[in-house]
Amino acid sequence: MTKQRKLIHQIICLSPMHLSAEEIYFEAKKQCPSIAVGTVYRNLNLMAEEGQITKIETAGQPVRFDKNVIPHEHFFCTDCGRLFDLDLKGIKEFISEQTGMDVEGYTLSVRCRCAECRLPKGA
Amino acid sequence: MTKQRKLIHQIICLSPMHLSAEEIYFEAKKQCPSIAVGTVYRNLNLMAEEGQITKIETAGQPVRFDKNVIPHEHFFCTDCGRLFDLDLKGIKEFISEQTGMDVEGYTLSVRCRCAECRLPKGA
DNA sequence: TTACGTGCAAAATCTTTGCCCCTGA
DNA sequence: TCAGGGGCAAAGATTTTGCACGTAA
Repeated sequence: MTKQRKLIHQIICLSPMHLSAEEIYFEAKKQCPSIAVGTVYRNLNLMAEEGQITKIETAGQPVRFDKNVIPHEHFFCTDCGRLFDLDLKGIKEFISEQTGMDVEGYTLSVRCRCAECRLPKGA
Repeated sequence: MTKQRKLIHQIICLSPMHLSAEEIYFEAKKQCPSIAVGTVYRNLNLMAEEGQITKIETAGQPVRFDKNVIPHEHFFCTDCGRLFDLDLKGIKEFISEQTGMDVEGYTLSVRCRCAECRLPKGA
C-alpha cells in the first residue's frame, strides 16, 4: 500500500467518469509528478485483479476503469464519446436461453446518445 | 481492384475461421510474398467500410474479419480460444426496452466453451 | 496516361516488462 | 531490515501513415 497506489485508487473513486489509464496517469502526475506510466498500469491491473476496481474492456478503445465493482454494462455516447453506466439485467440468461450454451461471461458495450446530448442544444 | 485486394478478399471468403489481420497477412504472403502489412490493413479497413466484409471488434483482442456481412454475434471458446458465430436475435430490443434508450449499436462478445471442447476428451 | 494502390519503413497507440533502487511496514 | 513496489526506459503488440514508385484501367 504505497502512496502511489492510494493515489490511483483515489483518482478512480473520486472521478464521476470512467477514466482510461492515460487519464489516470495525467491526473496522478499532477499530485505526484514522479509517478511513472508503468506504475499506473501495474497498479490498475493489480487492483482490478484484486477486485477493488473494474477493468472495462471495450472494442476498439483503450481500457477504462470503474470504481463500481458490481457487474454492470456500459454505453458510449455517440455524440460526446463519454462512457456511462447502463443498468441491464438478464443478458446472460437471454443469451443462454437462445443459444443453449453455458455462458461463462460476456462483454457488451452499447452505443447511443446520452441524456445530455439528447437535450436540444440551445443556440 | 488490384490482385492484392482480391487475394485478401479470397482468403477471408475461403477461410472457415475468423482471421485476424496478422493471420490474413501471413496467408497472403504465401501467395504474394511482396505484399506489405500496410496493404493488408488498408484493404481490410476499406472492404469493411464498403460492406464487403465485417470487422469484428472484441474487447482485449485483435480485430478479426468475417465474410458474413449479415449482422450476428460471436463467441470465444474459453478452451481453444477460437471465435465462432452466434445466432442471437433481439438483443437490441432487449436493451432498448430495459433502458428506454435509443440504441444505435452495440458490441457483444460472449465467452463459453465450443461444441468441440465440450465433448469428453478421449484418452 | 494517370490516379489510385502498393511497398517500405517509420511512427503512433496502448500496454507490458526488466532492472535496479527506494521505501514502507 | 528487506521484500515488494516504484522509476525509467526499452520493448511488444497492433495498427496507421507518409512517401515515392508501380500498375490497372
